[in-house]
Amino acid sequence: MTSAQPDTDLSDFLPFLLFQAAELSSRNFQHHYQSRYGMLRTEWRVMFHLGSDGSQTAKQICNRASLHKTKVSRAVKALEEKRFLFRETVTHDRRSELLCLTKQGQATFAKLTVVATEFDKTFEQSLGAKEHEKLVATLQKLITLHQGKG
Amino acid sequence: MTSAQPDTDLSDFLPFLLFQAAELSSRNFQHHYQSRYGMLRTEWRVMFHLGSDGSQTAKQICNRASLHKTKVSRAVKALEEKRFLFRETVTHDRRSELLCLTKQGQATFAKLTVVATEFDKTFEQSLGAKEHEKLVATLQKLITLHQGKG
DNA sequence: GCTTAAAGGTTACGTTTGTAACTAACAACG
DNA sequence: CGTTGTTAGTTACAAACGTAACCTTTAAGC
Repeated sequence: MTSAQPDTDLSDFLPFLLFQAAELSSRNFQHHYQSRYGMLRTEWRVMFHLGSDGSQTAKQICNRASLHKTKVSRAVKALEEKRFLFRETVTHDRRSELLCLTKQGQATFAKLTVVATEFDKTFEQSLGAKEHEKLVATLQKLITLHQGKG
Repeated sequence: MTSAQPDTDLSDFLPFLLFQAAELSSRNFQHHYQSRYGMLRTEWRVMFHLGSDGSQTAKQICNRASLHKTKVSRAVKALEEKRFLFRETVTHDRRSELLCLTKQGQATFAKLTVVATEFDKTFEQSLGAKEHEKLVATLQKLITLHQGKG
């Protein structure tokens, strides 16, 4: 621990902490959409964005969720086959289509939202409301800042 | 937005925020180990843990990094082929081997540590030292709490 | 209008991943 | 000891992924 070598203690290297936290929380939640609805992680995320932000194009989902377009493309296809969403042609630009949840998709989203909210509350309980809120704010800030660099 | 339906606004659903932040930071850093050393993400993470926590078994890395054992197994094999690590038989239990960085592995780790530290500093700068510190602490807390449930 | 460039998506292909089944070494218990 | 169960790690196989090439539609330049 000489002072010349500024003791680069990276045991708390942020990308790893983020990955680990993301991975653990994700794994602890996935059975909810996987076992009951046979959905994959990306499918759940796409459905989530459609459910909470409303109908939108694949491109918009890519941007908002930081997901690769091929990943989204395949998830959309899968959700379509499961009758959770349908495509609506946008008149002014026929390259992209508006993705909309079906009745069934909306119902499933609603159910999963309930479970997700409960799940989210466990974080709030273990961290405390204040720290939880702070974490959310910090993450949003971080995401906004790093969004453009991709 | 009736009050009966408690407006489950999940636009800040924690698992997604974590994933997104993890994904963005990870993507912004990966070219450092990928282009220069041909390392994959998991390989970098394994090397990182060996470098910062010292020689250890695959199992220990799995636990500490929340990585699946097959993923670690393959990363170790790849790092071994690249002469970044070697295995040392532990006398009292021949099921597991101690994984150790080679000279070359240590050198590479040292170089990457410098870059990683710089990278980490960009977070500190954009968030501010205090918020950055708080974030790290919160994430560590979160990880500890959810570790057992896997 | 015609050519060229770019954007939204999809698909083909090779790589990476997870699940499950496996080997090998150890531990417990009779 | 010998059987049974468990743990560390590897491997086979199928599923999921990213890169790059592709189609289609729109926009830009002339």
